[in-house]
Amino acid sequence: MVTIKDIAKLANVSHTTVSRALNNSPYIKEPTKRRILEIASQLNYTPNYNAKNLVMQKSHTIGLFFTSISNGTSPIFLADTIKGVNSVIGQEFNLFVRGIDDYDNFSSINNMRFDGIILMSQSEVDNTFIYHVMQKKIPLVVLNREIQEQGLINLLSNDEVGARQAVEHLIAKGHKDIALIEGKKGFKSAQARKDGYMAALIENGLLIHKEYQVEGHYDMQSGYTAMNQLLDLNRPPTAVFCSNDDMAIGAMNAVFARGLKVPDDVSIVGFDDIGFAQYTTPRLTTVKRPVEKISIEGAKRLLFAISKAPAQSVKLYENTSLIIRDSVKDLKEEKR
Amino acid sequence: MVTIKDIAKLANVSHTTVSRALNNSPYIKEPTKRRILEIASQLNYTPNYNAKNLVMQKSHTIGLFFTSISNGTSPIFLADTIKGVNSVIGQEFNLFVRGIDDYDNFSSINNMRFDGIILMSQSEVDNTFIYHVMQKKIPLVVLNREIQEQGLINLLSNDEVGARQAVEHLIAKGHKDIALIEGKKGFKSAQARKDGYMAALIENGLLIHKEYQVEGHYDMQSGYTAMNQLLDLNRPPTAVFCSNDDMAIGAMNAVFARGLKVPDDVSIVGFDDIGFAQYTTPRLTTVKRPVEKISIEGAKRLLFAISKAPAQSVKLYENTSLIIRDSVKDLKEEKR
DNA sequence: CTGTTAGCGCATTCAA
DNA sequence: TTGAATGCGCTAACAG
Repeated sequence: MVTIKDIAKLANVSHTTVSRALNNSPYIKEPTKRRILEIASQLNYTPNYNAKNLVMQKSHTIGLFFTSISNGTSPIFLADTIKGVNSVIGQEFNLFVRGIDDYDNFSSINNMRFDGIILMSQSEVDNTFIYHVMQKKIPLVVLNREIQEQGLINLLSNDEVGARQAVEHLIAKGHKDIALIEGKKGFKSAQARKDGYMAALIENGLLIHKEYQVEGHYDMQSGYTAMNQLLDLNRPPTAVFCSNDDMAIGAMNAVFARGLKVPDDVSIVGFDDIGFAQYTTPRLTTVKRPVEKISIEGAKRLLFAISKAPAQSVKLYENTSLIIRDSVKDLKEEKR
Repeated sequence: MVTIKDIAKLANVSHTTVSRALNNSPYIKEPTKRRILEIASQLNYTPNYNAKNLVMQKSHTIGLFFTSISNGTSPIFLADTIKGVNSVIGQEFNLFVRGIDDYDNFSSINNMRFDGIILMSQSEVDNTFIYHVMQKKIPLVVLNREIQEQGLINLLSNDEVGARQAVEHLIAKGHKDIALIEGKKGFKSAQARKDGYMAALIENGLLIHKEYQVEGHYDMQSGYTAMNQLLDLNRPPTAVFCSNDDMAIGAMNAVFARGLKVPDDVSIVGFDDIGFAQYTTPRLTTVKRPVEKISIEGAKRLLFAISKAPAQSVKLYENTSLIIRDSVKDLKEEKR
């Protein structure tokens, strides 16, 4: 490994001067600087970040954390987030990706190791992690889940509104018996989407049936099971709002398995707009969530907080958008 | 930040002794060690890894690289790989994730920063990266693409055999006019699957039609386009082998869009066995690739290479498996 | 503008 | 078994 001392020797200067040249300090003459830089590049010098970080009390790394990498996080969600963050941070930063549940204690999460942390939060169990990070004074961006705490940047997708719009869309199409397949218990997103569903029903004066709200776990299998449960009812719903697309697809297949049709017999709406939603048969009407957008925005703000401003409280909602495709039937049209 | 010196003061010993206690050296009396450890935990001490790494010439980070994070890598592929690696490496390691195309030069990729590197390689353009890493003597595991070089660990999925089996399955069902929708140009996997397709045709004495081999890019849209191209032929194929599931699903929809049916009018086989393959209508027959398995095995071997043995040459193939579902028609059955 | 000196937090000689 | 001294590679304060 070539160090600044090696360069210093060849350039006949002190290693301090080399350091200055490398960090383009103003206190150096242009010619000497050029000479040093030339030697450095010829020697193929790369700084030792461990040494640099040690003295500068920095780490040059951004930590991207999920509630869990392997549990309940859909591949698309994971990928979109990483893509978003990755596209923003430059070469000079390390990007570390891990699940909170990979740690049994957070002692290794400190400001020596992380210049900043982005948390894609999916559950309240993340709170102890959040407190830990804040207490360590590490700049923090929390994505996807609302945090009341001050002193952090909080970027959210407006799931409740999105869910409400989806259900209102069903109502507008003449549906009255609208069921809900819920998301994974304990996930804030599950609650938000349920809230939106309820709000739409209530505001439109529709009855709320307990048996129309069935449990799900955000995976296809649970959507399949839940839909079967709904179809077994004496009075099955005419439309089902699924808390994510994976479950919507599972639900669709449960319908097909009984020889029924979507949307003729049951209308279905999903949530997320995963890539496949437009390739199901029929194409799935769903709510698009701005995951990548949020990740990008979050990364940008974190970088800014690290380099320029001290941590400030920010809360920002990015809107979802209803993507209307073919999985919802217009009951009004039928009556004509 | 509390350092070993702080502990030393409180324990009335030298910082050297503290260091020994923390790293359970044999040269320390059990009682003193216990006392020091007690104080350390009360002070909530965590080692400064920058300092530790600096003196030990280590980094405690594993680099997981993709050819590209944002380009041509499917979400499931990305997620499965990360999940696999993540599940193996312990808390004491950082998991660094980036795309090779995020770098315009590799000067920052050195053994100070990475204890070891796992590359999920998807294209020959990765070769310069591989050479760089090997030249820097960083323990390296290359996944997914065959590398001739000595001195690295190379874990592969046997795509060619998998593709051959898939096509042989079609042939066994009586198909003779079998088309291929190819993968992204330049990706080794695309070539391997094509080779398997060709091998199956040749070994079974079937004719090879140039117009039965159409280009694709591993995404659904290109599968859709390619299938349309095939259906426009004077003599359309009775079966199509798609180089991945995304394209297979796109292809299916192209068939549907013409009012035709799968598998009645066209049989389709995919590759990858992504989660949705079992929820398409009809359920997709496909080849399951051991992505997560390879990632897990790769991570284990890398960890071993880092801690125990010096880098040795290993090449290992994990088998794919044909998952038979409902998207292939048995032409022989029809004849009866 | 440049060099000398010191020190970041830690592991590792060498003596005791 | 313990401690004093040294250095990993780098930046920063200070003096010139």
